[in-house]
Amino acid sequence: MMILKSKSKYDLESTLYSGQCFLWNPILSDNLQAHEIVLGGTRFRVQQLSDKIDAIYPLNITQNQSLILQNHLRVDDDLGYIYQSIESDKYLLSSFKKFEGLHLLRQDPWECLVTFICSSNNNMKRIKLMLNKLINSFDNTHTDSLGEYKTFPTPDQIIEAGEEHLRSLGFGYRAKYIFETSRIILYENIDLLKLRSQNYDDNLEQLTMFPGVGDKVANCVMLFSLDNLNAFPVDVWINRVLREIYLNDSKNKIADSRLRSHFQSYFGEYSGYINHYLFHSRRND
DNA sequence: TTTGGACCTGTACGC
DNA sequence: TGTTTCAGGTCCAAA
Repeated sequence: MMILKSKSKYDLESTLYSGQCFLWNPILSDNLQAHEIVLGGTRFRVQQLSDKIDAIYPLNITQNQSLILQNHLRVDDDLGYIYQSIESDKYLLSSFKKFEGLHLLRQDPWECLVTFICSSNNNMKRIKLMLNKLINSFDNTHTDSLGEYKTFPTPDQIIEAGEEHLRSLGFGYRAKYIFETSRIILYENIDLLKLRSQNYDDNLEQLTMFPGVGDKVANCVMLFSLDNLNAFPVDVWINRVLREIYLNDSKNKIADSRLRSHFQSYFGEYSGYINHYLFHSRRND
C-alpha cells in the first residue's frame, strides 16, 4: 500500500462515479471498498483512507506506476484555489462544501472519446454496460498476480472487427460513429494525446469533425481527458441548473452552445471544474 | 440560424 | 405481455 500525496482533500467515491468516467469498477476486497481500473496496460486498485487515497495494487508499486495513477486522479489539483474564486456564489459554495474533495479525472482521450460518443441519447447504466461489452469482446487479455484483466480496444482493432461487430454488441446507431471515428484517427494518423497541448478552440474544432461528436461530447472529452479546464459541457442537467439558479428562466429556448459560451465567460478559467460540481449536485439533489 | 424528426436499445410504465 | 416514454445528443433537411 502507498498513500498518494494530494494537494487537497480527495473524495474517491464521488470522483470515480460522478459520471465523468465509466471504466472504474467497485471491488469488495478484505471487507473494504476498493476501486479498480486499467491504466496504460496496468491494473490498479485504490481505496479511500481518511481524506487521502491508498494505492493498494500493484503491491510493490513502482515510481512510474505511481505517477500514472496520480496523473489520472489529478491529485495535484488545488481545489482550494478554485473554491476561493467562487466565494461570492452561495449556490456553488454549498455544493463545494457538500462534495468537498470531488476531483476531475485525466482520462485517456481515446477511451474518453468512445465513452462520450456512446453517451448520446443514453443513460449511465447502459453506457457502462456497452463499454464492458466492448472491452470483453476483444482478446486483449493480460495477467497479473490477481488473475486476468483486459485492456481497451484500439482504433485499428475496432476497424478490423467492423461496424457490424459494434451493432451486435448493442451500440445501435452509435456503431457507425465509433467505427468512422476510428477510421479517421487511423488513416489521418491523429495522435489524440497531442491535443493536450492545444487550446480550447482548436480542440473543439478538431473533435467536432468526428462523426457523433457535437458540442456537448467534445466539451466532455476536452474536460475529462485533454486538460481544457474551461470546457463546459451543457447537457439536460446543466441546462436545468443554469436556468433555475442563474437565469431564473425555465421557458425560453436558448441554444446549448450559447449557454455554454456565456457561462464559460461568467465562471472563468476553471468553468469546467465548476460545471462538474453543478452537475454532480443537481443529480444528487 | 433555428427547428423538428429520426436514430438504437433497455427499462419503466400503464393496461 | 404489450406499447410508450425517456435517457447526460447528433445529424440532416427544411424553414
